[in-house]
Amino acid sequence: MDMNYSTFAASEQTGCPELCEACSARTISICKVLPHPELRRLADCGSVKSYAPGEHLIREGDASNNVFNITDGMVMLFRLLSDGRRQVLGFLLKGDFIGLTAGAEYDIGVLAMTRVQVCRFPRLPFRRLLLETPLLEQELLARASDELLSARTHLTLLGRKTAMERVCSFLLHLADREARLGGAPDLLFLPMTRTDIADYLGLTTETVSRSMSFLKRLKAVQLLDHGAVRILQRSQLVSLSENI
Amino acid sequence: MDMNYSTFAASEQTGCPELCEACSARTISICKVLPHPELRRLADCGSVKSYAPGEHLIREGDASNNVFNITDGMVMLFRLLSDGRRQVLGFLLKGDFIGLTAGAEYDIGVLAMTRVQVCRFPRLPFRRLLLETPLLEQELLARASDELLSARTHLTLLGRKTAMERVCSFLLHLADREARLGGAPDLLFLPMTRTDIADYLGLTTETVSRSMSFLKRLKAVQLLDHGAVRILQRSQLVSLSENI
DNA sequence: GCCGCGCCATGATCCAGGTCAAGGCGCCCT
DNA sequence: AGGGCGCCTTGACCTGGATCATGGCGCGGC
Repeated sequence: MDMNYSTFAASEQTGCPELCEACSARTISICKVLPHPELRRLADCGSVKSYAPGEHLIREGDASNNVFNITDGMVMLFRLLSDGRRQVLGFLLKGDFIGLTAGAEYDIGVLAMTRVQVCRFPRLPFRRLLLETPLLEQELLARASDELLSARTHLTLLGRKTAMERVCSFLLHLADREARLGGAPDLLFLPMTRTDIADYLGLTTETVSRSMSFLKRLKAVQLLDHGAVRILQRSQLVSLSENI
Repeated sequence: MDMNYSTFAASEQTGCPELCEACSARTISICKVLPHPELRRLADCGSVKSYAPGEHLIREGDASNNVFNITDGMVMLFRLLSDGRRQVLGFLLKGDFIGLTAGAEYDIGVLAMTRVQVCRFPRLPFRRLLLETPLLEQELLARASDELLSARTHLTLLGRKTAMERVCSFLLHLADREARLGGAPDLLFLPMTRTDIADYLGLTTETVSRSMSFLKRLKAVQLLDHGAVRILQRSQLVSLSENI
């Protein structure tokens, strides 16, 4: 499907060959909405960069000089309160953008969970391209909408669900995303720690751990090595998640 | 400042005369970014509608046929879980858009808190105009970014703050918005009930009530008739809010 | 004017989930 | 191979906020 572009990408070392592939991994693909010349211009203004697990892509308060597109790995978005309490806002994967919606400074921190590769665009050329490419702008508006939708679902989880419901919703959310990306929807790799999950769900490590153990006792999930989880009975998770 | 447009508005009964005024109430104004011909086209495809307090503008699941711009009053956005638990997502005022980011169906409910007047745009012409007006699209992307930012702040509040911190953050948030809209920043009218506030803050009515009483005892606020609140010691609220 | 209803406040009690503490397991480093 | 460290799990106990119960106040209807 992306043959023309692949050819171009192969000959373009300073650009971002992974961009197109990464984007096509998403349901709404940039490749599908952008004609090749625009896509080429987009790739031309980007450069590849990679990060080790635990490395910060962005610290809250940094000048927002770049827009990132993840081409491989998983990152975590988070906010800190001044006393160190942390709220994890989400986990992003291949194809997702970071920093689209920032003002002059990034308002969140971004941390690599795995080895991460990104395509990095300087903000100014990116914005210029945006103004000249309504289709790209429309696509990014659609992605901002997706993010808003997911933030609202997350809000409902934090404001109104019990610990058990939160954990089940979390597992189902990961499974759904895995399925959308074309992976096995019942086998989840969790590169984040229990503490990261707790900070995402507004709970403590102990509560997350107890909830997982409970699901294990129910034989609804199986806990594998390296934090991986196999979902054995999706229906049971659904009924425990008060899904919306 | 908007004299030219006002003249036009007065002669245009089927359009949306309040649009420009409403938008200019926001920090980033549509009037400032849109040349008059585009603004006129926007107004031309809209129609005025008004709602009584307690009336639904949108029910979750409705076909998303319209985009709304609030020209007067306050609305509440919310989500319901299947057992009736409710999460209030926000309170919107004059100048705010509703339904920009919806898919085929609205994913949230919208309820009028006061008498509300809106300018309603059928989605299709609105989208068509959008594609032809990059400046408008850019403005809407900026607004989606604002919404995302505020959703993230709300997430942090729900996931990691105590009841007292939530209530203080809420009051300060309203005060800041009031100040930005040009009102008195220490006098808040709260058209929503304690239950609405509780559902916004992830608490119960009783806890909200107790927290307010505590602030009253501290002489940090004064509770007036009709749910109005006067902020007496902003600094005290700030120190109790663990503000981010 | 009085009644009823919705909203708010506040006291008494309860409990989900937080806190504190201890131990296990895997992995890296020397 | 052994020791230390980070992460996870589990148990015991505690507490912030939920739940339950009661009463007051304001307002609209008759």
